Amino acid sequence: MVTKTRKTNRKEELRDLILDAALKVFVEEGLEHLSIRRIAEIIGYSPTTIYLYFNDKNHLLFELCELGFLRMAEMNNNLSAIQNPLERLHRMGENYIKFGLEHPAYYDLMFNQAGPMERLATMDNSEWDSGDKALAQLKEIIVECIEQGIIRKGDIDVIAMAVWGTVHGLISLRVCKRFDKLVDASEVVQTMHRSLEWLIQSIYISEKRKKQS
Amino acid sequence: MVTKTRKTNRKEELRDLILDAALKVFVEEGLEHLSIRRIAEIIGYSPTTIYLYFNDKNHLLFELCELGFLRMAEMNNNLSAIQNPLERLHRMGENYIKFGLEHPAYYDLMFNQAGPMERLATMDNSEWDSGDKALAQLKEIIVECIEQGIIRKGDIDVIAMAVWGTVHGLISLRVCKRFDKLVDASEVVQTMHRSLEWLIQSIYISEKRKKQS
DNA sequence: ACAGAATACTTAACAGTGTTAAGTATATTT
DNA sequence: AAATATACTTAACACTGTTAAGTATTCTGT
Repeated sequence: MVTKTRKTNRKEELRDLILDAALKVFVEEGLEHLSIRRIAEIIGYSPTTIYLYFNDKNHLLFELCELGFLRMAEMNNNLSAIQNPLERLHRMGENYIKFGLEHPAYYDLMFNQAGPMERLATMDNSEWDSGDKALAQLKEIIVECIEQGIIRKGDIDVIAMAVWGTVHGLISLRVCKRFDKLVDASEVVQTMHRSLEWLIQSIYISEKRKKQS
Repeated sequence: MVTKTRKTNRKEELRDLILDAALKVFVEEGLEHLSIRRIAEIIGYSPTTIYLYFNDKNHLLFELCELGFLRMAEMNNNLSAIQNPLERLHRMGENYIKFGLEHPAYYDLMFNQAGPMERLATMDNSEWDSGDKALAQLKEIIVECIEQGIIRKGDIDVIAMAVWGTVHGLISLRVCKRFDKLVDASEVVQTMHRSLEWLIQSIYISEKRKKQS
């Protein structure tokens, strides 16, 4: 039993070593340089060894994705301290933007690249835990906003998708470099933040407005 | 002179043939199957011939992008008939969504893939005409909305980025299959439309509300 | 009409990719 | 000591984008 556990640990160790190396490559050199052979070179093993720990490259990419979602969730630890749910929604969006700007390679992998989702499609179990969790947290905040009459009543799924869409759209366009030739480079980040602010203000029902209606 | 023109036309003809073949492949078989060799096979020329008409694959992808923007612009022909600028904005968003759903491969190339923008980065001339045009049209409509007091006053760039972000975000998440395991497949498209509708209603200042303030 | 040059295209190769079947030591079990 | 399981490697397949060099064919100027 002891030996078995020890062995299992060793296996896990090499698995983590692979993920660490993969992380290092795609963060420092970009996703286009993340190859099985490059990882093998770094960890000092043969390329085929990696296939003893991951079914294929998509499997590896998916696991990297999961690590990304963990890091992203960590950023949202500062949310619970915020009383006002709309402010909390705002901060959550800010966190999202911050994550995208600080970890563009992670973001690309988590929301744009096809690989990780192709892996997910082959697993028939068949949920996407990380995504589900993040979306659930978003919906929770929106429900609170509606219950407190801070935003208009409406279908939670619809509002959640709209809010997620907005924030994701901003970061995605940035990460995929679609703003580069359209918006002044020195202003693009600030404009992103102000766009989110504009959305939050647009959905806000002020006390004054509430009394009037 | 005549012969020269004729020759030029021939050159253009093969260039178009390449683009047609490329289009066919990436629409029917997906972007991952769009290789120089596959195109060459279809048009019956050697792979290297393609490099006589395009600098590299990114150049080709960029030209495909441009075709996509042309098709997208065509969809917006129905906008001029709409009087109310907010309704026009709504319809523009709907057109955007429709395009994304009908031509996911095009959309992916135009807004997600790195290749086309890498090509653009090498050209130092240094504008992105298609993107500029589309964004300008969006801003125009928003200006009209503000002038007519239909939406809150605000920085045009900020509002344009927010609106573009929302619509793009929705389609991007769909095209990149991030909704697949989170939202019921039978409802995802309808929810996208309702999310856009929700945004439009959220930014709308009704006559009643205007009189009250 | 003929030499030279330009045009349009091809062949062969390089360096890289993900992936798999088969083989090899080493360590464990019987 | 023989059999077996573990952990890893070698070699290869079928792809990818890309380039240097070569080959017909056609056009041009004398």
